[in-house]
Amino acid sequence: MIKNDEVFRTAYRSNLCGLLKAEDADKKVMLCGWVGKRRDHGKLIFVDLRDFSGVIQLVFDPSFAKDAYESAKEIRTEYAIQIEGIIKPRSDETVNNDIATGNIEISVSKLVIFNTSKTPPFNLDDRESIDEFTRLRYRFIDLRTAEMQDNIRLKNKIMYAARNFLQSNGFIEVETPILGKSTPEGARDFLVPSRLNPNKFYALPQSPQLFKQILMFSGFDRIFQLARCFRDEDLRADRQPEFTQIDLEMSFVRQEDVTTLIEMLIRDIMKTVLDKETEIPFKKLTWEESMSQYGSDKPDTRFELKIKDISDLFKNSGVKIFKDVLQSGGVIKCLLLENSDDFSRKDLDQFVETARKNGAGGLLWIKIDENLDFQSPVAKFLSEKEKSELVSHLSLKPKNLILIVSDRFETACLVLGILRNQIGRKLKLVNEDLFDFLWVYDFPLFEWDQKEKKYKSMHHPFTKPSEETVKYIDEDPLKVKSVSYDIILNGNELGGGSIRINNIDLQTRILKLLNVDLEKAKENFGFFLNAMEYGTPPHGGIALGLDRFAMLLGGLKSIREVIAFPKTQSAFDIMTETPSVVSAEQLKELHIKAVEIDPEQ
RNA sequence: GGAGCUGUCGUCUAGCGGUUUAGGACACGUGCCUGUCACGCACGAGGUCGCGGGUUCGAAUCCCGUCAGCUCCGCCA
Repeated sequence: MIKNDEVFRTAYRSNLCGLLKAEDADKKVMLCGWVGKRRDHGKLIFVDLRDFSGVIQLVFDPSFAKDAYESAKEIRTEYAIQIEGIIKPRSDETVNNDIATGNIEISVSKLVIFNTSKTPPFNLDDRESIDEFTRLRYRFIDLRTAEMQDNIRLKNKIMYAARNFLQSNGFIEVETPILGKSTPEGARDFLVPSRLNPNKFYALPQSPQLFKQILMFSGFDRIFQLARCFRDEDLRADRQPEFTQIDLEMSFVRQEDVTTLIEMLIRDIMKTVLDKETEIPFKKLTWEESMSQYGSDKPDTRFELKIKDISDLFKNSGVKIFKDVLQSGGVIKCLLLENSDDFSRKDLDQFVETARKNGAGGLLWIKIDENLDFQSPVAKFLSEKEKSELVSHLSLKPKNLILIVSDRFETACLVLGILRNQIGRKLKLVNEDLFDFLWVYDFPLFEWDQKEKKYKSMHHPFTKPSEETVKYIDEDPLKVKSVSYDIILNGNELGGGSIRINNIDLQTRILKLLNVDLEKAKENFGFFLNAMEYGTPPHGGIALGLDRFAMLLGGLKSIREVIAFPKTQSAFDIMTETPSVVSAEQLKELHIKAVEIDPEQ
């Protein structure tokens, strides 16, 4: 991290605590920081002084400086202090190899207490064991811990590397409105009432999407933002209502131009932040490959264990469920596991349960014994031919275990994908030290929304259909593929982007298909459709989730660990107690009337 | 909207129907201590057992509700 403390020299201090070296012995220094532990030996007091750079041991000795020693009796944990003193090498038997500055200490000649501190609500050295609620309530203390300092600084390094890389690749940073217009489709908006425009509302941006595109229309060629985005949806460990994207847009580009640039950006970030080499180009999977082989559109490819299709082996099967599924256009898919001893009967029951919970009718398992005989609830229904074909097709060996799901393509893949991840974790197939980047591309342009009975954009409504499949747009929209791409890191969706539509006719057709009322569309984002009629270049872009990226690079479990002031699962900030009620005057000025909450609701 | 887990001094926790006046450790306070670095020693203070209701002779403990935190499903173009 910080190698040179020169820039940190101020009227109050000459050096940083963590950077002091034995070579500087006998030098006089002024240091500032917080009191860690104080160890009072009666006639000798040791104090750990901490700033963001590290810790140094202070020694207060009455025979060296009486006044400083007397005041040192007063100081307590987390007092903010300043000291003057001499750097001393420690004698061999008192060296502490556990800290970076353990071979030296400061003989203190003068102590100034900037500010006392209440007893801190928890021990800063023991952050891991403290309840997150307490840490969030006292976030200002939590942020003092080495862990949070590291996390926030790690994220800063990514931001710095990204800005640096993008600037030197011709991108400029352009701000776009935070007070924007409610967007078509997508997540719920956070609304902001307008005092000057009664009964009208701004929306906080879910992303700067339309502005990014318009800046392309306007000829800026390449722009980026570290964009704050706001979505009023339920939270998860990797989802906050406000988050940051490394968001960029480029003109006159095709898919490969964007993905290649992102590969270089990521390689650069990995090198700057973690000093790790990253091989490019990244692996690529089409959406269909990803779904059928890994049962997910964000597969964890750190371990193999692919899903296999065995539909063909059961074309003429006497097993009723297989026959029925195949007849109705479904598939039979399986996971082949090396050693059935890894799984108890209870595990198998659990697998069946998981399959049912996720929409499959069930799950069949087959254990292969020493003689390549089948042990399974379905064994007696399988013909000898089917058994031998299974053995040869899957190259079955004794002790193998097969988990079979026969269902609709999506359901079978989804269920086996979930099991694949569970089993990967259980058998520790995942190499946790790996950073495994992967592109998933060739997504369907639309998906069918079962609840609302209409087509929905899989990415967003401005995504360009692929040239090869755009012809299906009227006869079979679900066959249309989009020019879009997701970047996956260790089974997490790190980001996604697309080449955008730059033709008003096509854009209008897509909106029609999405059942967007054209009048309403014009009301909502007519400015955008209008702009599209004035010479729009081919363009595209991508957004990477900065918080997620930082979380993954830091090996952390939640993005709250890389956000200085995050919100809880109910979108509440415990420290500031936000959101909160506002005064009647404020509401009146905004022409808003609060409605009593019905306790029955 | 739904499912699961959790809630006991400041913090981490023990206790899970009656030896409880709720125990311990750390932190905190007072005193002692010249080489500690998880300093040590002695003494001390500190608890609406998340909240409300119920069962019971008796509830931190069992039941119901509720609130909060976390994880997940739905949701997140």
